[in-house]
Amino acid sequence: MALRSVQHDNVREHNRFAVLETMRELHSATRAELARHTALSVPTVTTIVAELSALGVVADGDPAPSAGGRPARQHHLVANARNVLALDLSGRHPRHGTVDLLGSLTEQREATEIELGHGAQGGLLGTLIGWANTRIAAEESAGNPVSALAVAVPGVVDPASGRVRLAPALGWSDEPLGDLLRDATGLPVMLENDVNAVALGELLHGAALGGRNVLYLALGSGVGASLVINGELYRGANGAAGELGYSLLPGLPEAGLDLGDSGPFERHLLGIASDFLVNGEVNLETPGRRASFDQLVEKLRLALHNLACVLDPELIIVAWAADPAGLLARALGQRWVAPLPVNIVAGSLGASAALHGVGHLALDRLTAGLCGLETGEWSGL
Amino acid sequence: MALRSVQHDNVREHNRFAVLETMRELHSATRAELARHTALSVPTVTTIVAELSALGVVADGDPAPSAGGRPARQHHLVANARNVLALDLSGRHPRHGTVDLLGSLTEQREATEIELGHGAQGGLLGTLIGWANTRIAAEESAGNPVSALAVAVPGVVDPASGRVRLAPALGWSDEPLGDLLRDATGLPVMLENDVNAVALGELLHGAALGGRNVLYLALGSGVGASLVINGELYRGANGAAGELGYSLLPGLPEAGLDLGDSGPFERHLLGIASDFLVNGEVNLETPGRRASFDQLVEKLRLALHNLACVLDPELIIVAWAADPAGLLARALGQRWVAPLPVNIVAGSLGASAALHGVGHLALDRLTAGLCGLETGEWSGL
DNA sequence: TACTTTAGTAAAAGCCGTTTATAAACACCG
DNA sequence: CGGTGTTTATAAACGGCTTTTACTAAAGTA
Repeated sequence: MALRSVQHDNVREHNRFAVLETMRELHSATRAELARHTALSVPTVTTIVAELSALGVVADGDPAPSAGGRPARQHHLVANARNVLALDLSGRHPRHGTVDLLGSLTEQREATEIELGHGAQGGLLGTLIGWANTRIAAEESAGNPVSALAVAVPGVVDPASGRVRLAPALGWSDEPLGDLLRDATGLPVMLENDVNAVALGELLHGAALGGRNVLYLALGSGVGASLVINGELYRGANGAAGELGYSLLPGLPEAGLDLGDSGPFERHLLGIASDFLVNGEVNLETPGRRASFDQLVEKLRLALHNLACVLDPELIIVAWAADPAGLLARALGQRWVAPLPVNIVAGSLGASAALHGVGHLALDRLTAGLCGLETGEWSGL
Repeated sequence: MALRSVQHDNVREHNRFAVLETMRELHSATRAELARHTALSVPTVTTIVAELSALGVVADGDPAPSAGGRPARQHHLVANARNVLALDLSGRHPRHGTVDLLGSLTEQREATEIELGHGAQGGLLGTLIGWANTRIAAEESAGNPVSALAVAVPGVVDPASGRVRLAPALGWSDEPLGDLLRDATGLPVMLENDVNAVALGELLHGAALGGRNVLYLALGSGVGASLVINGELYRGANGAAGELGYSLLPGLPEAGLDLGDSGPFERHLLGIASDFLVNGEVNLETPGRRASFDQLVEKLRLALHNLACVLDPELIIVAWAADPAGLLARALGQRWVAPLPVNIVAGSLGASAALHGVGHLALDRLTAGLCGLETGEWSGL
């Protein structure tokens, strides 16, 4: 395997990226500050800032207050110079939003039936493409150029190839969604599994802010997990990491172990949960419901305990839309017995987490590309 | 967090490292070949090879056969120009070996009582230091300069600080073993957990050769696991990843969940295994023993299944010295039911695996240091 | 022996980042 | 209000690294 060497181009690109990332951190910075943070010299920062300004990505702000001498010019990223259109196909209605250069999510809402144009020819894929193009046009006319697409898909996804391996909820199997969208929109496309996207959202803006090793548990219409390892999403050898729903327990029937089925553990848990879900929300107002809740806690406690022993995460996030109060996370935390301390918290982001996460994934590649670090023509690769 | 920028020093160091790694891959290479593999130009490779030669790390070999023109000089690493003394404290008797620049393990055997000088003052630590110095002197006088120490420790280790957090088998808790050895020998020291070291050994030279996502299960006097994630050892938030022995099963007593105890699952498994271990080897010659073996397989199958669902490894290695025939791995493979394919194999390296693994860990830092990439004065950091 | 091919080397050129010097813009102080 | 000191900004010189180019060396081939 050819080991990557460093040529001169790479140096500039790398340093451009360092400056850009630092600006994203500091929001607004003088060149002296950028130089300090990147360990570059001021003249170098000057030329890099000039390059980024030429791209329209950076602009000058108000002069900084003088610190006893000539006041410094401040520079900041132009938030909407580039945007990512993020789509989330996991809910009953698809959602969309835009992530700007600063990583903040603006304008996120569900698609209306009209926008989707249900019943149009082309099936779901055709609908999706039409919707995406509509949204792109809308953003552009609002002055927000869209430079990339990001899609959270409920299923097994291979982000490298841009293929959806299996998404039963959408009726897809081995669909080259990334290439289709790229060809239809002319934009690079990033795909990611929806649970992974939510976990990433929590990592970047939510409960797991800045975490290095996080186990994210998602309850909802299914049971899934995501792993953040060394600060990065872990996808597994087959891109199917986190399929907690296929776990087995002694005595549990070992049926439904094919991808696409809902797994045995998932069915088991959802069955228990159905005892105390009233109108889609956790309701513990009767002793019977409370007993079922305790049973669910106990099953999850064991499963998470066993995972935590092997994974040694610093944080476990439990996200369940039906449990906005975070009862489950609290109950798990109270009963936790383990050789090592683990923080257990409820998910903090609502329906926008997936958009956040997948949008960021695309944004990272977008900014890398801006700096000249070649990222391939993604979806695929 | 200051993003690392690239200055010019880094370029040369990085490229030196690229050339060195390429030479380790190719064993013997012309400068043209090195240039191709590293994407550097021939003149650059020339100067780098000259630098490495000056360090004594690289030497000229036989000229390559002519390919129609002037024959090229070949260059190769001088295997014993630098060596790592690897120590393995996990067995009843400590073992040692040396890993040379090419990564091959030479001369590995157990320490004799005489070498250890049991009964000498200073306890285990003093014995260890004396032994290490004896071995270093022996290697040096044999013409193998020792440039670093690597120690596989049965316990929880923090390689970054060089401290042994907890090693019940050796009676240590929070022992600054790395610093002690470094001060006593004047050499940089690398520590690693023994199971991690074995897993790494399998990854580099054994069953997991080149694996990216591997789950390594070690049975022996205890039950432990190691994870290789994205081609690298994963240590967890507290450096305690892989503590499979603390797993819980429904009905299993939840005692012994403190670090230092042998965990509930570990005790459970070892209890079952004791039914069919004869003279420390798996023996299935009676129906009763076979039934116990099946029971063990079943317990492990569920535990590994649940881990595999979440981790999605490509390979699971089952290593058990008492089972040289690999019966356990085969039985697990036969009964495996899972949504995704996993390869289950027996460990292929014997007692030398830990030396291999931990030696390589030190070797990697050693070569990086040779190239000028500052690695800190390890143990710690 | 003459020609071709591949390897090695030396010099020139190009890129980058840093250092140094100088100019510009402001605060503070008398 | 003008001088002094401080900080920023810019331009020029410098040094490190790699590549390109040209040339020489050493083999094979006809």
